[in-house]
Amino acid sequence: MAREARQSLAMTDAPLKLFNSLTRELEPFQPVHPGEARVYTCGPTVYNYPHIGNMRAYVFADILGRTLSHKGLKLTHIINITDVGHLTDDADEGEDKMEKMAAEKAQSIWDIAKHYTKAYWADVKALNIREPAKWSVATDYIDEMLEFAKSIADKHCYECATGLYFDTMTVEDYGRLARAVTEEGEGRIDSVEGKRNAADFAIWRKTPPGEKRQMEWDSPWGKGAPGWHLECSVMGEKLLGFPFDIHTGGIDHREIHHPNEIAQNQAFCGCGGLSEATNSGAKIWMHNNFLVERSGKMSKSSGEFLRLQLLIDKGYHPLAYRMMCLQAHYRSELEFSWEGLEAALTRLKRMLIAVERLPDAPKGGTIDHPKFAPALEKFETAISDDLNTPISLTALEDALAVKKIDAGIKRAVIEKMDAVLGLGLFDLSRADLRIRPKATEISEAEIEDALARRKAARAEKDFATSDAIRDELAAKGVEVMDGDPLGWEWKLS
RNA sequence: GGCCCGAUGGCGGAGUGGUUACGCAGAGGACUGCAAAUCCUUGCACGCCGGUUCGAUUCCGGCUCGGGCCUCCA
Repeated sequence: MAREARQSLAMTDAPLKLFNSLTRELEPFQPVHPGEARVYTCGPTVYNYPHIGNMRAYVFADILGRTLSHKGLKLTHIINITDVGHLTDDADEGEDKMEKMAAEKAQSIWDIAKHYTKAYWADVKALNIREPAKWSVATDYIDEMLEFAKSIADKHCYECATGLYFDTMTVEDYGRLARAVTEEGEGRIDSVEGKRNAADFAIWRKTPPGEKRQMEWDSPWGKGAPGWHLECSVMGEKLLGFPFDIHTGGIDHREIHHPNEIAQNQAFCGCGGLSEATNSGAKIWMHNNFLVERSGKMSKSSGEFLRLQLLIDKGYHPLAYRMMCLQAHYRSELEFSWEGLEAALTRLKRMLIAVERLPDAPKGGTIDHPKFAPALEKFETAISDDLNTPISLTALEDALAVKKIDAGIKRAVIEKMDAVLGLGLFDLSRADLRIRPKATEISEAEIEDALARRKAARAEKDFATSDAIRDELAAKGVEVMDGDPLGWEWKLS
């Protein structure tokens, strides 16, 4: 008992502090429901493949979720899938992204959604991102969206030719999350005809007369589709209840999507008598910064963009990208480069080697050993300090470097840390990292054959021949490694 | 034009009012027939100008440069 108490104390005594975009301050995490954490993450609009920058948001949300679990909280995590309503233009003009892509590909919008949702899930899995409690799909919540809209329509909305609009002047302190929404600031957005304020946004978009959309529903305001911001308010409220603990998303959402969501939530809470009108739905709003790429914007409109599959095709294990993300703080911009990815891959490989060197040890051992106390404390302090993964990684490496220690204890410590970082150090072997680049010409059999011939030559001390074979292999991108401690004889470079 | 953010060694990236993480690359060593891989050790930095301070990379102001958003993005 005493020992258990001490151990659990050691792992949980650092109070979790998180940066709240709403206050722009670090705040201690205090669950709305004791012992629980309810988190909503803005998920993808499934009109195209996710690029690796998109995926940084989910790696971040995953680290947050894992940390909350690590702190002993019962986590309910929701990630939505947007399959309707997201326009190509946040100023309420332009087309629905889904409709547009469906038209371009000459496919049904539902097929488009299905295809890109699956692609997204594949990336999620490849990056060791834990499944949320639920993937909530926007079109499954149309009825609820209509109910929500009806409840706030009288007091906060007005109808014009193109749809039902939310009047941002009807809620207190609109745009406080963005801290930048002013009338002047909106000056370059061409106002939709009939909008009262530039910042007003669509709750319901009417299908233009004489047109038929692939996705449209009846509503008190005519046939049409919900506005993009509505879905997150509705699914957050339905699945987690207002207020829930944390709402996450990319930093771009801090400017428009989330302020609008907050405005809707305020209206809903005010109209429903749930709470004061300033209720923003979630207590803490968290935003991850962008992955940036030197040669251009990480932009989908630029045509070519970096997908996880491209990294894999080039021979990089997807978890190298996760490592790359973890090496930077989620609130910092992160610079992408192939060199950087290579560095992350090497780091991951060396960690795996250290783990593979651990003799088989039973799971579930104690972590209570003075040799690991500094690393554990460093880890706990770092991850509790607004999810400082760069330092947490060094704590993990500190633990891996502890010498002359029982393997079971070490294993338990590493498992504890990896449960948060999610690198899958015990599920992954170094051989898994050896991914064949798509462009590789040489076959496995050819490599094995060359290696066998070289081995024979070396046995006869015919080094001229063995070196020649090595050079041949090197010319084909195969690097030979003789004394590799774990018996890895070659790698593709 | 409006709003916001950043500037740390070759690259990436933490952090701090006084001894400046870490990873990758580099260097040296061990190992190796030689390399590679692995392991050990290790050199290298806080944009510029002022101010506050005993002391600033860290706080404040200005400047320069870079970036983001206001147009699709996580």
